[in-house]
Amino acid sequence: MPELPEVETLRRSLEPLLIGQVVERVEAIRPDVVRPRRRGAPRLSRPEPVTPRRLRTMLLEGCRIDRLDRHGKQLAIIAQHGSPVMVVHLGMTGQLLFLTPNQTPARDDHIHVRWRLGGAGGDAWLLFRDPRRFGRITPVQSEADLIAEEWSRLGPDALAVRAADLAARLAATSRCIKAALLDQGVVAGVGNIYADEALHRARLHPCTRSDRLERSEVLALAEAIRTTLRRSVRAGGTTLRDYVDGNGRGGTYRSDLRAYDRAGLPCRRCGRILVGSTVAQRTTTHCPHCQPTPPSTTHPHRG
DNA sequence: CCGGACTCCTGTGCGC
DNA sequence: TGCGCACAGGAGTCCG
Repeated sequence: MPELPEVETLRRSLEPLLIGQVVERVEAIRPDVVRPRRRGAPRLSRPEPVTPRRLRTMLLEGCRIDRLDRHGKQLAIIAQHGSPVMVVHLGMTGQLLFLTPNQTPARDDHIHVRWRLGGAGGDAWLLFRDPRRFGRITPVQSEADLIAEEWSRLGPDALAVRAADLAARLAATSRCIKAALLDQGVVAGVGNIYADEALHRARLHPCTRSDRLERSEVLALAEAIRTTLRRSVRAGGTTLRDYVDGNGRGGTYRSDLRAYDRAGLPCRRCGRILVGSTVAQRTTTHCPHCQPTPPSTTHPHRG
């Protein structure tokens, strides 16, 4: 759920609270949400066993937090030089929640990892909560590994994607444009909400073949992606049901949505009724007037 | 290699 | 009110 604007809002809300904090103790209540990436391992082999002590080290026990970085939907918690780096993927329902010493969480179910943070005035906590457990925490050895092994697999960050980069990547695939936008290797940070929003803003039908876009269309799309995401970040992201920032607060961009979740409602640009369908196995909404079907689409869409 | 389908989970909202 | 089903913001894996 959380897409780039929600993860960026989370990063901004947590960073001032976490910088300088020392992780005194880590409690991995459900260690299976921690998934080190295994390179070159046989696909069906079991994960390597990790001792509890080693696990806590990978989860920054004993480290002092330096800063929080983001690329696309991934959030990296970076401690002082020489420490491991923790990459958090929120999946559909993941949350990172910060609690001051006298705070209790709004809900205490589905909490999978707890970090006890040292500080004056008692202990603060950071919680990883995720009902559906599609979220993951991927520990990497260093900041260099974060860049080389995790973020190098991702496309450019969507908040600053350049038309030339987008054009090159879209030209390399015959998939429909919506499927391409959802592929984090093409551009990092766009999910189902902002794919529909950006395509509506750029007046592109979601089933347009990626490699058949005109130069001007890619230019409009890159612009639409940046503008949509920038505005959503300014609104603190989109809260549909679960998303909250590090302080438990939701975002307000939902009321600004033009396409997503508005099938059957009038287009805010032309007044025609928005059409719902399924594209790339995801619920999709577009305007039949502003986003007309192009001459060649990849596949007919259902709905 | 590529693209599409399936799968992993729990919670919610709807129709009957 | 209760039950069962469809569906949900993601993405890894498998198969044709």
